[in-house]
Amino acid sequence: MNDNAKKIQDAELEVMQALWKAEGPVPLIDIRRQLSAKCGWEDSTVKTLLRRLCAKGAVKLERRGVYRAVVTEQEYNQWSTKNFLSKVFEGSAKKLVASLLSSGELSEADLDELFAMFNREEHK
Amino acid sequence: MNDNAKKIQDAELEVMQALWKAEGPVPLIDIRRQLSAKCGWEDSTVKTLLRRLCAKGAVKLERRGVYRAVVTEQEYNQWSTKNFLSKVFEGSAKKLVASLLSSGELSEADLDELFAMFNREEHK
DNA sequence: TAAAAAAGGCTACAATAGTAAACTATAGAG
DNA sequence: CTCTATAGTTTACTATTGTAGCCTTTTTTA
Repeated sequence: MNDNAKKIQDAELEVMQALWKAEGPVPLIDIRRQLSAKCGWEDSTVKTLLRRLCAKGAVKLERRGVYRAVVTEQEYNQWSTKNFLSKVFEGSAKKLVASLLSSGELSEADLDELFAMFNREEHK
Repeated sequence: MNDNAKKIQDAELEVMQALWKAEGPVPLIDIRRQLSAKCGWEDSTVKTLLRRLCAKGAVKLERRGVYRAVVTEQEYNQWSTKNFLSKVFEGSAKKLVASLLSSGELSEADLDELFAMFNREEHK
């Protein structure tokens, strides 16, 4: 999967997130229901988005009426984070986190937890 | 300044960043030089972007040939971070940071520093 | 003061994105 | 075997974005 598969637009991202929620392939009808409820989208809107996602290789038609995400959530999240960082914080994750702290978006408790988590990972 | 002023596109962001680099108002000619060098943009491209930024209230014409950022860098960074978080990490800064840690984008050293920084802020 | 440089304003144009209708094919229900 | 729901395909339309040209006005400078 090339980088292009990750240039996912906002509306397309909703579709991806619907696919990621289930672990396996997802029937179109479920995607339609979900997005109709969540975004108020018409059937055809969802189908257009799926087509575009297939075209860019982010999604695959598993079999008639059933779609599967090719790009994983983690892959996408990491890629888009990197992208965001390079645009807004000179590519520096540290600057981002400093900003989160100073804006109060991230609390001391969060930081503690993350610290603990990190240490657990390290020594496992 | 309304929220709309912060819906700044990628190309426009380059202009904002040029404005933010100087603390005060910036002569157009400097912006043009900078962006011609950095992005290879024509004069008219820069002028179009400035016009659009003025239209959305993110920039103001200080006086003929001199522009000033209305939206501050910090404001924009925090707003766009929030925006990004809500799209990608369910609005959770903690999830973002956990992802940064697990992808290695953020190191233990970074975390230590941030921790120290935070504590300094707290007790100051 | 005439020419050149810079600024401002208007127009343009292709690509992308959001949103969807309409038509066609197909498979499952009765 | 025929309807009908669901899926797939094609086409469309508007707004936005990236990128820029051109014309007019103003300022600077030789």
